[in-house]
Amino acid sequence: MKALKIPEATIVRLSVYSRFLEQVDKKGIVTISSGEIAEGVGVSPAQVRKDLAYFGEFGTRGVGYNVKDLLRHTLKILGLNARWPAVVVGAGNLGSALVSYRGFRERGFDIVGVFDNDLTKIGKRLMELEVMATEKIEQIVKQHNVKIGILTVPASSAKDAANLLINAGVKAILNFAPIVLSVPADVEVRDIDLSTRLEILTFHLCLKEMM
Amino acid sequence: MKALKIPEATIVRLSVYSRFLEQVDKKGIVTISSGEIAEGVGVSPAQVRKDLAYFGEFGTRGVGYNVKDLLRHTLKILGLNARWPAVVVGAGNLGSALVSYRGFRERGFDIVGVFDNDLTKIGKRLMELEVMATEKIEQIVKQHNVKIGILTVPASSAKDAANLLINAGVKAILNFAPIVLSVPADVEVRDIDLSTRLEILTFHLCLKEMM
DNA sequence: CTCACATCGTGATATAATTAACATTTAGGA
DNA sequence: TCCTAAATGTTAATTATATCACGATGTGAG
Repeated sequence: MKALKIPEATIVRLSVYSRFLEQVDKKGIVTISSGEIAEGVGVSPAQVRKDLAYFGEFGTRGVGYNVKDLLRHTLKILGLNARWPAVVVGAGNLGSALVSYRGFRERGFDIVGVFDNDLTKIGKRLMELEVMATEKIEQIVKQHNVKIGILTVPASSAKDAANLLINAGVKAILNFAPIVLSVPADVEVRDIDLSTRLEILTFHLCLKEMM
Repeated sequence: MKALKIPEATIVRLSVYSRFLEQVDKKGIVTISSGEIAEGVGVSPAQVRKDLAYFGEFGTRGVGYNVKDLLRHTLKILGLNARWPAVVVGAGNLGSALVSYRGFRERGFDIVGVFDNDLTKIGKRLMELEVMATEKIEQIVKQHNVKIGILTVPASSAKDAANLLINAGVKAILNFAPIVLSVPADVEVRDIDLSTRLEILTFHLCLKEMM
């Protein structure tokens, strides 16, 4: 396993491959080629092989990949051989939706705490959880050894919320607030900016209109 | 305005710039340099100038950019000089959250319809809207000339839902379902895969653990 | 056993994106 | 008016990513 720098796009595709392999495995298929994976997820066969090559040799020349093996390897690479506890800060519409989002649980993520500092929200039940005051973040994060925080607060309180998470020991933040968080070097942040995603689409719609 | 191929990353950054400029404008600041924008959004000054250069010359050498002017230009480039009607298919937790998401409205997007084929959800009120059967998609899309669809249905029904949207005339889809949609060439799709986003984080958490 | 075929892993090549460097232009003061 | 400082727009260099092409290896038929 080479310790080279791995493109983020490779990680994203690896996640897609692994989910595709889960489907394939469920169908009882034992072996699969890079071409079939490529077909299934909409990339080139060479891309599939290149992505996998960053992490080792998982296939057999002339044959292909063993589905179960490759699935296990991809999950391992992504760190999904264990479950990950996570907390959500911001119990608005989006935060509440994420607490109940089944997709997270299916991929190994367990939401173990939801926080807000809006008094009208504290105490509200979401699934088996109860919304807590943000002062409780530290306690819960330490108790469950949480490394992942999901930020669904308004932009104006995102910086504060992020600091609470980081001080409590969180090392990775999924940020839905449309602002740039500045965090220590040992904390990973990825943004999901919903409006920006739509704006990519409007940009392309306009481009086409002009032609 | 050069008709060159523009990197998607440039569009994403343009969206970020424009939101940053809104803040700056609100503070009453009249002029800004590429360096200050860069500082504010966490990229390099050269990157800011390069991104803008794809679309024209908006600054004055030795001076910088007029904030209001540049804001107007960036919004125009993204197609945000007009409002965009959009529909949401899938009235589960995520879909419901997006209907009420204020960030969309603030950036010019109006949700004009929410659909589901779950009878227990049809008729439910979300904001000023009422969840409708998916058979109504075509009617609403045509009535409001909707070009943008947001897909928040489970993976298993995503393909069907996408087809309903496309047949009704939608040309751009924001897909939250964790599957690869295959669509006609004149339809733009962008995926937001929430689990994948978390998996990027777990990958990096594991990487660090190893070192 | 050998051959034809399928398919991987990878080094070489091509393409794309970012960063750096700089010539050019403007503002403002002596 | 001329000089300095600031900051753009743009070309060139660098770095990163994706594609291609092919040698290597395993399978199965004859």
